[in-house]
Amino acid sequence: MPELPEVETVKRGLEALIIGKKVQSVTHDNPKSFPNAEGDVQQFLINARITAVRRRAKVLLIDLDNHHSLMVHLKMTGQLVYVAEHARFGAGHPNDSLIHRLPDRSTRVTLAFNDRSHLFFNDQRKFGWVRLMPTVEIPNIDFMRKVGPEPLSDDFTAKEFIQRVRRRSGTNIKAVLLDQTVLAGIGNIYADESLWGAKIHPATLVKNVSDAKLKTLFAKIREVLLLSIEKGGSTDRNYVNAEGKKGSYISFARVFRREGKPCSRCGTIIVKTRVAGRGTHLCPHCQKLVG
DNA sequence: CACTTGACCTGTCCGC
DNA sequence: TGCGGACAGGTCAAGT
Repeated sequence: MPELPEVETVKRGLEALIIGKKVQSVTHDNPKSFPNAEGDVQQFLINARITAVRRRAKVLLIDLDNHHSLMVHLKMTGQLVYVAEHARFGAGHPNDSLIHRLPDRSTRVTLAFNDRSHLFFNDQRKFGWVRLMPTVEIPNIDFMRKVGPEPLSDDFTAKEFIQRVRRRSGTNIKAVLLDQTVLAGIGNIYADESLWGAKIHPATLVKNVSDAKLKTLFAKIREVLLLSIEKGGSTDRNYVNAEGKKGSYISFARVFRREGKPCSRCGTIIVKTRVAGRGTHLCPHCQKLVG
């Protein structure tokens, strides 16, 4: 569920919360959640200071002042939640708030900072991970070399989007949107939402989608992502931002998790089906399958 | 090579 | 109430 807007929201939150802080200790409960932790942590994480927080695709990058960085992928159920010492016991948070319960059994990695605040990496399903590596090596890892352009980047044009999508002419358009090597950051929610916006059936093969439709799709992708960032992302189940708070995009969604409800454009009942191996939501009237 | 499916995990929900 | 099975969906490996 964390897709581009959710990861961007976490990134902005962390930027305001952890830059300048010094790491005092690190614990982790699951080797897969932090694969290379053993030797490197002592050498490159303890006593390092955080200098920047970045995002590329759905990956968060936390830069340290020693030429190393933490990479974090939240996958489906990952959370990065910052808890200040005073927030835990002070006023301003309901007692059942997430931050009062951390760490909990989903906590995989805990960073303690020198001011007694903490950053918790929680991940119920253990698909996500944290890695530590030299900052200059990040662009060389497989994922970074293969990942496509950022949809919201100014120099990524509709023309380039269409060119990249067209290389996959025999595939359904939803699978192509989900392919991180075509463009970065789209997942199941925003694939469904932007295809509804462009009135394209998710199962339509790329070769049966016109250039005009693809151009509209590109615009809708940007529109949907920007709206979601503005709303703090989508909380379907697990997702929370760096302060442990939920996003509200879901209440603005037009098709995602709206099966059985009327389409806001034409009133036809939204259906849920399966495309590209994923639960897929669409309006059968607005999004006709062609070809 | 192009494309699709299954595995990785755990918690929740649904039907019997 | 208990229990098996489907489902959730990001990414990569394995399969067609």
